[in-house]
Amino acid sequence: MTDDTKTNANDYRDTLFLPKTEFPMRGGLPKAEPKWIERWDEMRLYDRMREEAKARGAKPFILHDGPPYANGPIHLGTAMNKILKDLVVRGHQMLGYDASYIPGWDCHGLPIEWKVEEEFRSKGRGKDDVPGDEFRAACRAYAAKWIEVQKQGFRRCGVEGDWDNPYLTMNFESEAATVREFLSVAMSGRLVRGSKPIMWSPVERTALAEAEVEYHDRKVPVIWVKFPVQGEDFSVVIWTTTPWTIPANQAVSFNPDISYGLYEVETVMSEEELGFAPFAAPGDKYVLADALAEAVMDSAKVSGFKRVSDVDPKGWTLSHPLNELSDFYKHDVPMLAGDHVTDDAGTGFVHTAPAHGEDDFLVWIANGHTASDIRDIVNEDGVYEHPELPEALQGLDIIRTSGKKRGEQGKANQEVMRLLTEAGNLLSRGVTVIRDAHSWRSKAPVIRRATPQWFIAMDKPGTNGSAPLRDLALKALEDTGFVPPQLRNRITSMVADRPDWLISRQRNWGVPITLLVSPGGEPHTYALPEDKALEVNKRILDAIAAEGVEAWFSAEPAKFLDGIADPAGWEKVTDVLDVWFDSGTTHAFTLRDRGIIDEKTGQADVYLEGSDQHRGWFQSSLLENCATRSMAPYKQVVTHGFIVDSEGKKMSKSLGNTVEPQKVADQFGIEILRLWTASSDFTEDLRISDDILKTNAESYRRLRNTLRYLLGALDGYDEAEAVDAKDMPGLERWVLHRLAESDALIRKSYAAFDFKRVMSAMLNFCGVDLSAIYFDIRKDSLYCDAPSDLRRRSTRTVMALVLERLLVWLAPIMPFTTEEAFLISHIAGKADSVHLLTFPETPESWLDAAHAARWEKIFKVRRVVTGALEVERREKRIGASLEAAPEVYIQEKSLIEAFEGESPADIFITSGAELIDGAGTLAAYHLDDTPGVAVLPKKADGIKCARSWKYFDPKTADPAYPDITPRDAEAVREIREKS
RNA sequence: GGGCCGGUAGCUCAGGUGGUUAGAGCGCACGCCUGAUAAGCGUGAGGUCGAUGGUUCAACUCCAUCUCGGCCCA
Repeated sequence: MTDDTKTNANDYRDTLFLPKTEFPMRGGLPKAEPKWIERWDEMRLYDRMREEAKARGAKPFILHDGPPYANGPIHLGTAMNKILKDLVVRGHQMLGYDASYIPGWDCHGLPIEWKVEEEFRSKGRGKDDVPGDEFRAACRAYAAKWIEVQKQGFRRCGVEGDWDNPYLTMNFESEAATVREFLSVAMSGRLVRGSKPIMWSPVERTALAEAEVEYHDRKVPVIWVKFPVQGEDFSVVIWTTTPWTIPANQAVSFNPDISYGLYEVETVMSEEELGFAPFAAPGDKYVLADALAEAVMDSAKVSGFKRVSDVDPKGWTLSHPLNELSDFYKHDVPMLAGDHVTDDAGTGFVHTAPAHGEDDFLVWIANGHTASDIRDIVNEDGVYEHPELPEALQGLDIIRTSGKKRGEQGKANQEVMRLLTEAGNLLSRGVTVIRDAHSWRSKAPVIRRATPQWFIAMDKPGTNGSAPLRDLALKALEDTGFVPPQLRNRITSMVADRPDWLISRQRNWGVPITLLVSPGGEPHTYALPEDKALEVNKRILDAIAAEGVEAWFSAEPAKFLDGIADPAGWEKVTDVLDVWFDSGTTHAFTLRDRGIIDEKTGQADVYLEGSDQHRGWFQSSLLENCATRSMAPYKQVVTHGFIVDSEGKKMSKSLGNTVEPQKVADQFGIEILRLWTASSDFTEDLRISDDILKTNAESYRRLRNTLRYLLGALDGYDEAEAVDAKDMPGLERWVLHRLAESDALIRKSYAAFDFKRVMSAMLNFCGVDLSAIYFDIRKDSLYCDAPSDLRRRSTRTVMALVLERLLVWLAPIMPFTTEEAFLISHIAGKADSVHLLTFPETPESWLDAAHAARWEKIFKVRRVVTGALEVERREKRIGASLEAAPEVYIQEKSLIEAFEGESPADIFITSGAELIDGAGTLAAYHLDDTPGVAVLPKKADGIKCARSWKYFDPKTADPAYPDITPRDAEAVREIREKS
């Protein structure tokens, strides 16, 4: 009980309304976040969101998840990717959609197979000792292990989704659906079998796709080789960095646009000068590109030579340089014209081994030869193997495939060079460094090797008369929306230029290519009449549905052909599908088979991935759905950049500039990472560093404190207290205007995936409009006015409306903190979780541009006043602004009128203020950018109110409360009467 | 080497179709408050808009070249 007779200042403290809340100033995020996730689990939040959205008839919004590869823990890039998706999904949920999200994983493929092989090897079992089914089971277990790890990591990031029912490309239903989709492509007639030189890794004994190789510098031999021109006394000279391909040579290419000359060697450098004997001899005659003749002669240690005549290589026939050594090389070597030949390096002639080079293959075919003419002398281990090959070459390896020197060059190159020397056709040799393809797993060099493979043709029309896949895909891209828009170019040009899609892999861990090849070498989908082929397909699908893909691997062709065709001579394809085909099919088994979108015509609203996926998932999904349904599987493609350090350099373990998500979670809390994700421009590269994270922690503090202040100010708030907007003071109506303005901006920004705009709008709104202006001004009313006072009730009403909106506007970005605040807020009763709410209606009537313009004028004057008070402070004449009662001289009429009905002292947070129409004295304070306003800062007269700390004239005091202002006396009366 | 994209204050971002002293928030410096207190408020200092050249009366905004960085490819 207080003693009324005392006038001690502290006495009024308990008559003040000070902010009171359990919401701590500091979030303690690292510890709190996992608890919130548990809570959401327990309440089945994701299911509740679906149920409630459906109950209110919400339109679906589908972001289809691109699957990460299940072979390691998550890193910052994958975390950011998932958080971004979560922002999109949560944002649209808040906008009122039924925004479901099914996360997925990519499970098949080489990297996992490689790891599992390693595991077997460490137990002393080589790849040929492990049965296929056991091997695949081990791969399955390996993927499952990492899926669990990654799932926990993503969940820790606050990503909401159907974590109990994710899609996995290795699920039996997914595998069955992938087979179904593949057979559908096969039936469309776009499938072709070809023998093409493709990238082949001898170490892994597999074909590799572009996405599976990386380019590194490598030291390689370089040789200049003479090909004798038949019927002449001179040779054409070629240059190559792959001596091992010489035994497979079948032609030499030239370019008709290059000028060639016949050159004769006159003198060569001596053995004494060189330390070895040059291969060239005086009198030798070579044909060379004129632009390169000197360089070639240099390499050949020729010290003097002359140009004999112009020549035209067209129509010549050459002999193989090993012609003398074996019957295998007695064949003619034709000259082929090709524009891949240039005269800026080499000799102007290109040795052509169609089995071992893309260009070689193309020029070979273009000159009327066929794929069956191609000499294939290298087996899957990268070893020479051919019955007619000279004994010296049999069994030599190109790349070492095992042991310590794995990946280094094998014996083939040396032996070829030796044989060329023996044959007298090696002109020169050396060593150079080239950038060449290496397997991304083993890091060993890859070779190009012709192998029978399956392709999806880009330019072949479908059997049902549909357009070629390339045309369908390009058309589909035109119909697709792109964020950012300029990236449409990128995927379009990639699709326009890409070669046929190589989909076969000679591996174990994958979805089988379920084709039966007829005795005539055709897949059953073409070899059989359509109805019979469909019957076979049905048997295949039924078997896989019943027993999984093992049903294919273990079956004999008869199982599928009996009664339809004579199984004799038919072969089962044992290759598996490229993993990109699997992932390109995710829309089918995740969205279509689950009934989320229409089987035939449905599209996901958004695919969102990093820019690398223009070549990857965006494209594989596009091609797959165009081949099967003639349209893109998505309406919009959203692309994000990559994470780089504070200098803009990419992250790498060797540079030591990586940031681990777990470390961020432990040190700052994942919400800080979410704040960072939201405030960055994700369409470009995203910079991160410790300092950048600290900056975001500061932003978090500001947002959290704003929520905290609102919660404190609204302690005990009741709807009954609420005041109608039209009855509120001008300042409150200005806040409502800002609220309505923000509402439009926030909705628009979330809809456009522009989270950084949400962030900057929120930070500005909280930091400036609320904290620096509104809260600061209304502190006095909030703390000191009587509970029944209209101004105070208006303040609390507005604060309640502000809090209600801030919580949901921020919820997608800060799901933890907003939930924490929501549950102790005045609207906690509205739902069990803030995430079950949507953005509330914000009356357009709150928008009042004229009113806002008026308040801009008031704030303009306010800035001059605060400036003037700052000078007083510096001069030590005042401390708190309440010690002042300025005279404000205003010449511009509209500025004075803006204050009509308002209390300038309240707005300036001074004990008094007088607005005077006039110029003021020269001594008055003014700002250059606000002419016509001058402030004479006067000290407030009177005594300091013991309650509100405002200075006032004691003569005006209520006799019962002489030490406080009449306003405070009234408030104290009301409070004490009630208690 | 090729294709696409980007380079605005210390940091994160704004800056329709070229046009007055290039903005915000944060950070920083200084000061105030001590009834949002490991908070709050105020004032201030920071950028010739990656570089160079050009078009124009006028360019951060258009063009060219270069440079740095990213993704993809060779």
